[in-house]
Amino acid sequence: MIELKRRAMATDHTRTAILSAAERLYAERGFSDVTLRDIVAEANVNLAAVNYHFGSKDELIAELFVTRSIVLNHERLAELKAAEDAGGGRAPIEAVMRALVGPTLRGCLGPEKQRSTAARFMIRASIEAVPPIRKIRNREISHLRRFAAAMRRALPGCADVDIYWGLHFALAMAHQTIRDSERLDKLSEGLCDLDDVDGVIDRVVAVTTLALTAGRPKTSKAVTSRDRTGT
Amino acid sequence: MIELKRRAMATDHTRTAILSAAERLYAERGFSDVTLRDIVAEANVNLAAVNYHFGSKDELIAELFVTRSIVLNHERLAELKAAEDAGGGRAPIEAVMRALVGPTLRGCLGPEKQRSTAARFMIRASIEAVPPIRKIRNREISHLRRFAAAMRRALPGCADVDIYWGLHFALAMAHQTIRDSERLDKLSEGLCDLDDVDGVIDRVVAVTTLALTAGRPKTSKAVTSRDRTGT
DNA sequence: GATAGTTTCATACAACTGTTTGAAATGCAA
DNA sequence: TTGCATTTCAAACAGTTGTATGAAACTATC
Repeated sequence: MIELKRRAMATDHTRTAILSAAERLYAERGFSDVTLRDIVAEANVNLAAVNYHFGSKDELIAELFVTRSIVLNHERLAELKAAEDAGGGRAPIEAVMRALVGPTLRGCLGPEKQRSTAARFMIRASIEAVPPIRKIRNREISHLRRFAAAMRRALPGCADVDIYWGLHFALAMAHQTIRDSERLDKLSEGLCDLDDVDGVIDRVVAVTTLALTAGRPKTSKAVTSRDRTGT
Repeated sequence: MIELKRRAMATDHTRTAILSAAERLYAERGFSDVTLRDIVAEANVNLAAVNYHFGSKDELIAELFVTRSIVLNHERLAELKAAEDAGGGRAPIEAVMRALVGPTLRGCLGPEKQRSTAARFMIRASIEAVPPIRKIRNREISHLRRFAAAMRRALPGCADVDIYWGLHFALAMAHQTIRDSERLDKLSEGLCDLDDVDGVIDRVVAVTTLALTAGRPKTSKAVTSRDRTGT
């Protein structure tokens, strides 16, 4: 029976072709205007193959999303762990935020040809929030909580409410920069260099860190401002 | 012929009913899963009325979007002008940012019953970016440029590139807070009070202002931090 | 009250969607 | 090769979509 499985998995040409064609098309055009017929055409397989291998369109999307979620979360956590290990169990807030927004930004920005379809697919998923995805997306919360915890460790004196807002804003900036890079490019007439991925990451991290550390004694060097401007 | 027009415009019951039903449904459920049949059912009019009065579904959406764009832009600019008048032609950066993000946030957050369908429709429009809307959306750029100009006046020493990034990040934070308020609520377990609209606005304005003024001499009181953490 | 113009209505249309079907093809063990 | 399970395929299905049609209802002018 091991033999049976191996064969079934080894020559999964059709299954794999569907998955990668679907991911590519969804990443490019979004869920709402990619049909199963588009996908099977791109994958060069028969229309019925989707339902045969995945059961339904929604299950195909779900499988795609679950797979990519796991990968992305692993990337983030690996980067976080590396930073914490380097700091003897406690990573500076900059490194925590970098681990949070870095993987996605690196995957979605930069010169056209080196952008990953995987990352762009994930952005689509979080933009369109189609039903099969919405159902699974709850587990993202517990993943983000691990980052909230790391942020707390980095900023012991920081109130929880500020941690969450900081986390939220960091994702917001990263996210929207990917989503609306075209508008920013037009608005700034090319002044904002969206191909400079590290520069963008630095900016997001800097703003977030600033927001989180302003009005706080802060352990290390860096910011020393006194009061928050609003409120 | 004046009579003709007046009658036609005065008793536009059907046209108006379609517009408001469509706006309500689109705001609630998004463009992709609201059909013309849903709209005419909600409006209690005949299916053919949409094509009769608007020509096509896309033209209906476009008219809705154009109308609301104009209103929103007016609101923002009025708030900006009021602030600039109060400051003798130069509004402080906090006021500029507040005029930018305030109208939308006030329209989309806060207690359920007082949210405006108009604002939520506009958020949907900027999220889903359906074809008829994408075509018109370019004029938004020139509107945003007026805010960039006001920001420049408020922060004379600030580099243009930072202005644009600040503008972009402010919109990103406001936008995403509306889009994903549910996630932030769950993540923070209710700690982040999304019904406190003014509090949210203050936060967005504060973070943006901080990012824009950090590492700058700054004319007035407020922040006196020395260096930016990144880059 | 007849007429001409506007608006409503039920209905049909053609195109497209995801899914199902049953037969053909394929691969592998005996 | 024979037999059996897996996989592919063309075709059809039932449902939904936006749009078009032509007759009916309405409204205001003569």
